[in-house]
Amino acid sequence: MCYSKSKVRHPQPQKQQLTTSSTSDSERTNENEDSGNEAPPSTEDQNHNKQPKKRVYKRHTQPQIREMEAFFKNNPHPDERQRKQLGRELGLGPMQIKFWFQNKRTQMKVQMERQEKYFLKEENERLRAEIEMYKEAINKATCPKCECHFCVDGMSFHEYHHLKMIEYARLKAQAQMMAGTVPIDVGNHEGCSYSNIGQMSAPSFEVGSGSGNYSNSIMIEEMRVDSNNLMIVELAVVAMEELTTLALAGSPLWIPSNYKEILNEAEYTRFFPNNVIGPKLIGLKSEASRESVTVPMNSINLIEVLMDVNQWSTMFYGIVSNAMTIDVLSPGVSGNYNGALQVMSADFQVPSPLVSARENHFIRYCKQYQQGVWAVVDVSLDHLCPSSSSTTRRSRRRPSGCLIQELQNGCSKVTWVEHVEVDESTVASNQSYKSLITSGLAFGAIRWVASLDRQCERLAISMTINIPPAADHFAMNSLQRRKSLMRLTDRMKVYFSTVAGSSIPNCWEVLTSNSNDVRVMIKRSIREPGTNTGSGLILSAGTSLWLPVLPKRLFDFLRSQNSRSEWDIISIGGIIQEMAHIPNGQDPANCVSLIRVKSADCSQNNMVLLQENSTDSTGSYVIYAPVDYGAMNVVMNGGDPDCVVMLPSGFVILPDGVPLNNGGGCLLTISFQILIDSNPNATIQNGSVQSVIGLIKNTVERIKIALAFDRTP
Amino acid sequence: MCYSKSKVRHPQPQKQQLTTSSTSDSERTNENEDSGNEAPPSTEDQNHNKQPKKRVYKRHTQPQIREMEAFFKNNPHPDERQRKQLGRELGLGPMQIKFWFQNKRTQMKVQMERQEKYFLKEENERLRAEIEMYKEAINKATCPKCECHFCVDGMSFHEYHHLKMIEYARLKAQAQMMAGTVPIDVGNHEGCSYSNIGQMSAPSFEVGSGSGNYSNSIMIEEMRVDSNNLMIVELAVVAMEELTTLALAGSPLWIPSNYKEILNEAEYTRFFPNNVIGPKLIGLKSEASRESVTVPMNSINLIEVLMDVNQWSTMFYGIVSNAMTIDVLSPGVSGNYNGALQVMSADFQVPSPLVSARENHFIRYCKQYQQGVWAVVDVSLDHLCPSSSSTTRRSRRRPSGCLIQELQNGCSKVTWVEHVEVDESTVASNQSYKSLITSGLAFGAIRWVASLDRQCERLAISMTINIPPAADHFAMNSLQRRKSLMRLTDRMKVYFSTVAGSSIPNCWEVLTSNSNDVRVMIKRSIREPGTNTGSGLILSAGTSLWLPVLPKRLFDFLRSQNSRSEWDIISIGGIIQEMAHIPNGQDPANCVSLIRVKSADCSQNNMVLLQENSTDSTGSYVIYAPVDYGAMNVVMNGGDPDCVVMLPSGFVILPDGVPLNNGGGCLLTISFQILIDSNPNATIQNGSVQSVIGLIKNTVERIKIALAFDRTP
DNA sequence: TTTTGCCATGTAATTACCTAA
DNA sequence: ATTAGGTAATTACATGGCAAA
Repeated sequence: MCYSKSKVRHPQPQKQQLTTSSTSDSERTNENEDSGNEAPPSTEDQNHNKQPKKRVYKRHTQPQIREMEAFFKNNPHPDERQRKQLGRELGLGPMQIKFWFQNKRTQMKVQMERQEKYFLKEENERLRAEIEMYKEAINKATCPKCECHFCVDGMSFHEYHHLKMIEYARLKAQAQMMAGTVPIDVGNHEGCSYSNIGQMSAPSFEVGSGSGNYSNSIMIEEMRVDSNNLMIVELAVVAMEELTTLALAGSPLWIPSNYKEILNEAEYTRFFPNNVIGPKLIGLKSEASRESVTVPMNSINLIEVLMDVNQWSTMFYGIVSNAMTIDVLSPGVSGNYNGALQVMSADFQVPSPLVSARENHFIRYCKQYQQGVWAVVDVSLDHLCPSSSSTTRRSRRRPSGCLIQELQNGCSKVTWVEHVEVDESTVASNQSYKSLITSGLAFGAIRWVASLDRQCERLAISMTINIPPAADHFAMNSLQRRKSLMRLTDRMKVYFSTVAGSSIPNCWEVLTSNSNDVRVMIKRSIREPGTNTGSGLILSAGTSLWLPVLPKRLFDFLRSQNSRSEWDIISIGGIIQEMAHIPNGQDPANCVSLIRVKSADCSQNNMVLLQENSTDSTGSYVIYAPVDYGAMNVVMNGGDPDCVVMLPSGFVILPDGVPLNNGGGCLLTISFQILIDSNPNATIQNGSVQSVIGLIKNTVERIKIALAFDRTP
Repeated sequence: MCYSKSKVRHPQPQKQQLTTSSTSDSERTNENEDSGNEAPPSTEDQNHNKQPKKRVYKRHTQPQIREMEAFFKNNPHPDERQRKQLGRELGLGPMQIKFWFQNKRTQMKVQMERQEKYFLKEENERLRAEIEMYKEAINKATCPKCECHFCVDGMSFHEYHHLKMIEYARLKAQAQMMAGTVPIDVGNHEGCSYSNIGQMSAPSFEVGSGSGNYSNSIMIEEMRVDSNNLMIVELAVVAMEELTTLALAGSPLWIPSNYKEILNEAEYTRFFPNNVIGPKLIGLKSEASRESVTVPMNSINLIEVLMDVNQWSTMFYGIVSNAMTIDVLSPGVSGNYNGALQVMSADFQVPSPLVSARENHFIRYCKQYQQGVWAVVDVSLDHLCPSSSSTTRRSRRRPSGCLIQELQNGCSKVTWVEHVEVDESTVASNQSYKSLITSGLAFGAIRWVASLDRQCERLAISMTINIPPAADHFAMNSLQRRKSLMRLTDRMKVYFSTVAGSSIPNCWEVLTSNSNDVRVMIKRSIREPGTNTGSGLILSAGTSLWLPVLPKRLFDFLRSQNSRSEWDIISIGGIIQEMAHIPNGQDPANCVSLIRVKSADCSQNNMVLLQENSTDSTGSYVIYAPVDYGAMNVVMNGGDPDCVVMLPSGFVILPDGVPLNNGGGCLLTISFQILIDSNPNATIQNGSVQSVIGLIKNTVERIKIALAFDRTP
């Protein structure tokens, strides 16, 4: 009677259950009416919480199921009485009947859904065929007398078609809004419920002195006053239509050229007659480019990266800075980002103080078209904010963004479209960068795509590869450690890039703007929760210059430990030792390192350098920061990476963009950050500024010498 | 530790489980790491098999789920090692981990399906909008110079469209066939695997002497020899297209007229240029009609009725006889009848010996278009069987059938299309019936629809209504009893109708065809399993005549017990007592009765009459059969209804179809069946025949007298 | 070829949450 | 508030197919 119940003693009792089931098998055949052989083991001890065992459940017999099925056909919702009746007839408990009917109902529902899906698929196919037929008919259609092509409402059919499709998209979006699918946060001006997302969304270490988000509030205010959300939704929808059209369209819109495609402006104007943000403004120049790439990341993650400012800023640290989400008009439906609509602002830049960044105030709209097919579009909101007049109107973002199509293997094909209007004068601002910008390598789709590809590769590889532990290295084989380190370097890169670019980040003050081509800024940083530059008076100096060497050569020179002492004053005479090395790309140059520099100056001995080298086809970065050795150890053992104090410095190497530069040449940006005084309110000594400028110039000289020397043979 | 575990003692322990849950609730919050308080009840006694005890369902904690979810994102299929690892980390058994992942996968799948469905829906809508746009464009399209409408490939756009759509349907069906979705039973001529469905599908009591299905074999043989199944499939598909078009089309095809719609033959020919079964044959007249009705039956059941010959014959007992399924070319996909394709034959008739039945050999094809939307089409196969020449070619069934759309409330809207070609001579065969036939009330869609409506009503009501038991009646409040009785009367009606019609059923021999307008047939019936006319020499006599009374008056006269003795010779002088009365329609005239006739002739005293009266707008039936009282009791108590021996007789009353018949008139058919000799091989006495003819004539006279008397005032 | 483990699918039972009388 | 009943989501099996060993 009390057969083996002591089975679940071990953690892996897989097989014994079969024994149980076969025992119960014999029971199933006979009357299952109160067969009293269920006496459970009184030998119960404390079985581990796993496998609670008890009461092998029997499946209902075929006749029982038949009867219930028959009943179900007439009435899927039997009441108490009917259930009891059925239970008596079938020898089942009323609860069991209830369960059965409940489960049956859900099962039916799933089946119905499956069926419905099947029919929708069939119908879809039929509709597509019908559309094909219509298209063919329209192509074949001729007037019986003359051979002229017909027209609709005075337009060519092409135009008519496009017009109608956009109209449909508009209506659809509005209908969805009315139906509440897109829960727009309708701005009432009582001022009681401003969403304060901007506070938390900007890179947290930028907040600084605490008054930094003043301008945001103003923008929010303006937004709510002079624009109504319905218009914004419509703008988003139409922009989305334009984006997808641009992303998928072929020869009439895009003209294939050498190495790249060129947008046919005439066709564009014809295609989008009632232009979403109005015609091109005077004095602005249009830049449009398109590029595709396949990256090792699934669409869900990609979308999350694009829609979450922090992730977005991190992923595109070389292009984006000071990004923030100002308002979320719609968080999207059913938990994902489909239908999400947010107001954002960001500076788009080349990491150099010499090239003006492009400030944009735009909406970002995300739409899922199918399983694994998404699109994210940005479009400027400037024309709706006339108050932020001339200063911010130096550039406008026409519908830009990307179309994402997930592939079978979890990778995604991303088609990127960049379409912006910029002030001609800013383009020509600096002679050295002119060809880079006109080549599209600075702001074009290709740079976005290259960055995306690089960052995805980095994520994929660092999450996957197992690094064998080496004796002289930190043990980096733990995924957890690598994650912490990645988070640290991510922060470092974003921070570096923001400081190295031309847009002045919050709470920085420019000291020497262009004297001797070196820009110097200061920041009086107070240690606060969420701040991680430590507290003190920080000085940042940076410059850009053209060098007559191939970018790769310069990159290799700057990144490698062996040549470090040729430019790093601190390293001179010291011993450079790599303590950890985490490759994160196909190209072995891409890696994160922890470097110990044992210099004569023993004050640096408890510091290590955290460095990341990264290169893609549109630019290379060598970014490093001295970090406290102890803090580093804490992070490595699971501590919060955000607590580490970092002052990153480094180099950005960009191609010069000159098509036929036979000697090869590149653009180098240097940016150093130095803690001048641990008292944030200390007076700035002119000497410190001069010495920092000197440091920069010195470093440049050393690089020039090293490379010139190198090139002599 | 061992808190109340004696809960599940009673058969209905619903509430106690809540107690359990709240208890375990406290556990859930704390460490679920081997918390050993699970001691299961040792007090188990013989609890009834219900409530198989508790299975200690602990829900996993939020952190556990989070962790697993994170793992799942990277790898939905953890291997043994990974599961154990996870289990250790989360404090779960390896099995639990395994289950969780398993369940998660299926959950993901259904979510994906749901999503996909959503997208398909969206896209569908978009595609429809696009099609609308195209349609509008085509309507608006004009030549810029002349105003003429354009044409495509020399056709009007309408024609082009229809042509292409049929082409698509064809291709689609063929593709499906190639893909094996429609598993065509490809006929190889080795003769080893003929499907013998015909054997079992015809009304079983018609099989009789055993040689009845000879002709079927011939037909099958022919089918297989000179037609290939691919052609049949194509035929079915094109017929389906035609049916749905005819069912849904509006004014150009169907011309509204008084009381009915008329098919525009010219438009029809234009619409279906490459006609499925060729142009109209010489000497044949085309009849086309369309009618809609909403019936209280869901689409699944309706389809089953239409696709199962037995149910079909039963439902349309007044119209269909000798129906059989000859071959099933495709049983349909995924368990339902979607895509089912079968070869059938049937006689379509008016229940009168004076109107020739229309024999047809056709295919029936069933297609589901959507959830709850089905279509069933018949189309003649005669043109593919030239050998069954003149005799069977007196009528052809052009694409006919019905479109079914289920409504919210479980009812279905049925649109019926009847489109047949018949020999002109047969139409004009009998003067009395001419107007009935030309009116469409005999073979038109309206009769099908009326029959369908009536039968559905009958099924719905008899399954629903609770009849209060009465003292002088059989207790008919048991659903089971009513079901048995229904089955019995169904058989009775089918049998009656077959004998009363003009087509000679199997193993009947016609004795006097037209002498004195009374047709007499005999059958030598041998008692066999599956036979239920008993064994003996059976004589059937019937006639039809016009009477100058309203159909309703005649029907009321014939059906009611009070006037029975005015025409039923056996009842004269007897006491008529209704023992059971089951109404089965809104009209109280529709009912099944059990009647006891206590006549002077005591030999009948152990017999009761089973009678069903039924009326709809196209005809009324009074059908009855004497049945053995004992056998009836057996049936009532759950015995097999098919064992009851029955020889049904009765009346059919049809409107005369004369539009302006101010006096009113109707067509009466009488058919009696009488057991002449219990020896099947007895010699037929001329006297018996004469006396049966006399009985008929006598009955007619009595009816005439009664009604004439009735009408005198 | 048999065994074995995994997996997709189907089922039984349970918990959480919601709604209306 | 209670309470019964329903849906949705979950947990824990059971079963049968498939494929590697």
